[in-house]
Amino acid sequence: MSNFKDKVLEVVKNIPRGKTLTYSRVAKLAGRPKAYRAVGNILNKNYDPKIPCHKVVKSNGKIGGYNRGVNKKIKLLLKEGVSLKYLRPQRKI
DNA sequence: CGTATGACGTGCA
DNA sequence: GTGCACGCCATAC
Repeated sequence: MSNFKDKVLEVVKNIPRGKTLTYSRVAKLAGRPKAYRAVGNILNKNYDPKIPCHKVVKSNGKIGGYNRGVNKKIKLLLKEGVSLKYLRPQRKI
């Protein structure tokens, strides 16, 4: 099943600039719609500078997490020009 | 090989 | 809208 990991990384790597995907979406594209949990695990342990894992957010509208700090994730997303929709931990923006 | 873990998701109170 | 519990899957140890 190592293919799943590679596929997930591939999918995340293939995310266009300024776009975002949810964990469930990535899992589906990777071929395991119900492995969204594994997706988070893989990204968490296999972070690569060439893989924009910061473009992967939760499906409930939250940011999710980041192995390097959510703050960095938010900053990167803002730099990419991603919709602030995912960038509201609270507050009514 | 078996157990524990986790950057999730959905349902229900 | 918030909080708790269950489910589900691959990876790491």
